[in-house]
Amino acid sequence: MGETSVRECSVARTLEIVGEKWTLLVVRELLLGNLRFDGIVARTGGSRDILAARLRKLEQHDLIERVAYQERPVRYEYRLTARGASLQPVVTILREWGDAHLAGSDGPPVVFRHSCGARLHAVVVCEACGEPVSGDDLTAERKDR
Amino acid sequence: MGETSVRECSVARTLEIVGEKWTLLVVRELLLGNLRFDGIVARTGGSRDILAARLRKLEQHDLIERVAYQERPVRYEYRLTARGASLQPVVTILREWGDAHLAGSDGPPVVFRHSCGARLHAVVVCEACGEPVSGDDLTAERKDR
DNA sequence: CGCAGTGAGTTGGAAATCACAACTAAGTCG
DNA sequence: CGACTTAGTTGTGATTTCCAACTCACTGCG
Repeated sequence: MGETSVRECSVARTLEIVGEKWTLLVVRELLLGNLRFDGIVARTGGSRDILAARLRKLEQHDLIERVAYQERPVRYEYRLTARGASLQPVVTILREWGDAHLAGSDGPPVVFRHSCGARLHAVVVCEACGEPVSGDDLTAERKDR
Repeated sequence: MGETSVRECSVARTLEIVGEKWTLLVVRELLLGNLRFDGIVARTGGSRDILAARLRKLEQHDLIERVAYQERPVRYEYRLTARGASLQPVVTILREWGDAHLAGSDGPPVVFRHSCGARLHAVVVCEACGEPVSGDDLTAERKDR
């Protein structure tokens, strides 16, 4: 009766870290190799203070590292850790959804490619049989406490 | 020289619609079959006013429909459209990332399953050869304007 | 030296969002 | 009638975000 039935699921937990405004755009830039602060500011369009805060948070959660790329004057760039780079599928799937459902004026300006030259594609498959999952053949299961 | 080099990519466009706080948690609930306002409030923990605003925005973008499930008094529930249901991979991949990198106290409370009984798994593959893409064998390409 | 330039932030104040609780509305049930 | 249900809306603060300007630590030029 006095139960809080708020779902503390992995989706919510993930969004607590990368769900703030600008965060995934920062990750997108880092994946693209745009590693410096001013570059990130220019490419994302976010304001400097917020982007600085996002970078700090990503660093705290060990998704990026701050690495000096020169001394005198010391200048830092941000590199994705393995953990951070594992957000690639998240960015890919968002890009893909946008490509499919929100036609831009002249196609996507950023394209990730496999080494064979073709574009990336995110799919949801069954863990066991490996089959692609279509909208209907899935069930949702809830472990209520 | 007066160039704005802000990337107007699909990632940014997608996040403009589903990137606000609570939006993807609402989608998660709808995917789980929790279609009524009070249920969504209870399960997500968001405040009523914001959730009402998110539902309106999702409806405007044709990701959900407001359907009367009874007359006298008229009561509505929200159903994902095909377009909206296509966000399933986004939610799946966020859940999966959280499962892998943010261990919850006692495992994920929400599980999607394929009809064969196994869990879902999101992968990024090459569009052409179908091979899973590992972190390194990809290149980023930018169409600057 | 003096001064413009660069890169990486920080600061201050206004504007927009969010959170929370209380309230409304339309009807049902006892 | 009064209590209850569902689906919101409203009012009032608290938080975030936005934006421009400013700092700091140096470099490179004349």
